[in-house]
Amino acid sequence: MPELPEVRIVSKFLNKEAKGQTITNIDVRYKRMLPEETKEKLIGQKINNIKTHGKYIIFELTDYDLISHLRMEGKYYVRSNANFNKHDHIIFYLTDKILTYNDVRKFGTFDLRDKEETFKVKPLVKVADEPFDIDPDKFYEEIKNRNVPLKSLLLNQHIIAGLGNIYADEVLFLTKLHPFKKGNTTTKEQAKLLVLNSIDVLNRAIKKGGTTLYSFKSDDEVGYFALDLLVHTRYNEPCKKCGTLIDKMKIGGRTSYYCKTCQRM
DNA sequence: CCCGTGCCCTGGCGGC
DNA sequence: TGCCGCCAGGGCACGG
Repeated sequence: MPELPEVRIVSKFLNKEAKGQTITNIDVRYKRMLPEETKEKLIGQKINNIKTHGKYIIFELTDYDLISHLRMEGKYYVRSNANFNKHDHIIFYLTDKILTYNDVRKFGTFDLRDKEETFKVKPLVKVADEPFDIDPDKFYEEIKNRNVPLKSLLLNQHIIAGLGNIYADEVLFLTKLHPFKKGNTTTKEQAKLLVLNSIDVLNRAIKKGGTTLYSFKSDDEVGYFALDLLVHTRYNEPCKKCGTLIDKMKIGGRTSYYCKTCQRM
C-alpha cells in the first residue's frame, strides 16, 4: 500500500510521463470512480504539473486541481497500446500516450477542485503537514490529550500526513514505544522523537525508492519498494534488536506488529 | 469534540 | 477440486 515515499515516486513518474500533455478524452470504465460531469470538465485540460501532499497526488490542470488517492492498490500505467487490464478503471487519453488508472480493490478516489478551493475543502482541508514540515511541539499538542493509541494517531492524516500501516509500525519500533500506548501518556520528548523517526523512516524509504525507481516491466509501471522492515509483517520472527518474537495486535482495525520487549507502554 | 464501528472492494488463502 | 468464509486496508460517515 503506497505511503508517502511511494506516492512521491508515482508523482515523479507522472511528471515524467504526463506533464505538459493535454487530456483529449477519458474512458471511465468504473462509473462510481469519476462522475460524468467531472469527466467533461477534465477533457481539454492540460496537465501543467503533478505534486503531492501526504498520500495525495495533485494534478495541476489548466483550470482545476485533480486530487488522486491510491488507497491500497491504485497504480498508474502508461499503456503503449490498447492492451488494457481488467482492473484499468479510468483511461486517460493524452496528447501522445495513454495513461491508465488501475486499482484491484477500487478503493482509490478522484476529486476535482477549483484551484483556490483545493486546500479549503475536503479531502485536503484537514490534512496535516508532512513530518518534514510539522512542528514537533504542535504535534505534541495534538496528541497529548488524546486517549487513543499512538498507532492510530500516527495513521491519522489530520494529525500527521504520510504514514501508513507499514511505516507507522517502523516508526513506533524505532521510538521504542508500544503501538497501544495512548497519546495522553506520551511525553513531549517522546512526541518529538516520533516526528524525528517519521522523517528518518520516510527519508530512507524515499532514498531506497530512488535507487529502485523505474524498475519498469513491459509496460511503463512504477515499481513499489520496501525498506528492510524491522517489525511490520514479521510476526513470530525474532526482533532484530533483542531476539524476542515479534507480536501483533489489532488496533483500530489495523494489524500492528511490535516487539513487546523493546517497545514500552 | 471525542472515539469506536462499519463500509467500500476483490484476490488470496485456509478449512472442509 | 471446489466452494465458502474471512481477511487485508485508508478514509470517512455515522452513532453513542
